[in-house]
Amino acid sequence: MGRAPCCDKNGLKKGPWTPEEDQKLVDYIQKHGYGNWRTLPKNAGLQRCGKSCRLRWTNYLRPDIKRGRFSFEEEETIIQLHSILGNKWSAIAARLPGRTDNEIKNYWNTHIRKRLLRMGIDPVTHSPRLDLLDLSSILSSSFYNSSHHHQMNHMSRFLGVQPAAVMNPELLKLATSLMSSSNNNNSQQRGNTSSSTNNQNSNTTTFYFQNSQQEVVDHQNQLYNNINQFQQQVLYQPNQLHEISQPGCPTTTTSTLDHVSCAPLSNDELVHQDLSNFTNFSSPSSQISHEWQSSSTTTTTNGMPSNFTEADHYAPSLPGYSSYRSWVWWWY
DNA sequence: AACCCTATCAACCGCTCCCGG
DNA sequence: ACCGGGAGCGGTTGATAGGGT
Repeated sequence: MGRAPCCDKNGLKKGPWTPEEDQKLVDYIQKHGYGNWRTLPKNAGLQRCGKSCRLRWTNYLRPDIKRGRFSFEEEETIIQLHSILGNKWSAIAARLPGRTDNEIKNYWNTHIRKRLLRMGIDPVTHSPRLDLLDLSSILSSSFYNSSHHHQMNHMSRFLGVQPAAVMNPELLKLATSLMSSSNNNNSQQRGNTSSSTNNQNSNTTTFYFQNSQQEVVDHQNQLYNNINQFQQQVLYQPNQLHEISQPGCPTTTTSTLDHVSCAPLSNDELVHQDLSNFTNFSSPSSQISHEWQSSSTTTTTNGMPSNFTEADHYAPSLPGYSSYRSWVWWWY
């Protein structure tokens, strides 16, 4: 068992902070700084544990905290950072000046996560929820009629999004287009070029019944390919194709749908090649690029620049450079 | 007006990490 | 190498506000 919580000690207050307590904490930190959280409450005359004081200060009383609604840009940044960092709220907060990890975590759980789910996007993987596209539900659609309701359901299954998402005109248009191309492909695969029916749903369903298991598997793969294509073309375009860069990152960048590149700093190309050995970032859809800092930066005891985070990479002994910073590009 | 339900977010809890002895 | 304590992190809780019936 772990240690007893520090706030369990007799006489220590819990719960919401009063304005008087806030003032005591602010006054003390302004005078003495916030070195030792364990001794701070006693010295500041607070009946609180150090942990509670630290939390109150870092999440609420710190002067550089930005309050108010998250901007669109901040929200986009959170989503992008979350897609590569996961629930590393402190790492995400480190890239959003004035925002705390707690605030970002709350905002994620109450707003962004729900919004992604509504869009049919898995908030963990940031991909369309393929679990919604199961063969059994497609097979059961053999009894589809061509009513609007069933078409919507079918499209939503096809795209791996929730039915409501298909109400979006843009998604609806794309769903129709992708399903159409998928069914055309099926017809061509079967050599059935004369089949140009309006009932695409029954085309797809009939296909499963009329063909061999291998052909069904191929067709499933085709569907998944279409979904990937859908991902690349719409879900993450254009607003979600971005770089994640550190402040001051030297960027001469070009980006297209399936390719993102970054031009290295002039005369650093050779070093750039060497540096590839230092990277071990393994996100399948990401790529590491690097920035070199020729000037000294504040360093921690092990020599790593103190403003680096765990998401950064560090090469301790690069000839001619005191440090370098890496950043991640990714694409979908 | 009273009640219920949901959303929000500050604060807590338990755990891990890190560092010094 | 091991241990203990402090700091920090991420998950969760619970009080409260606000909207709906």
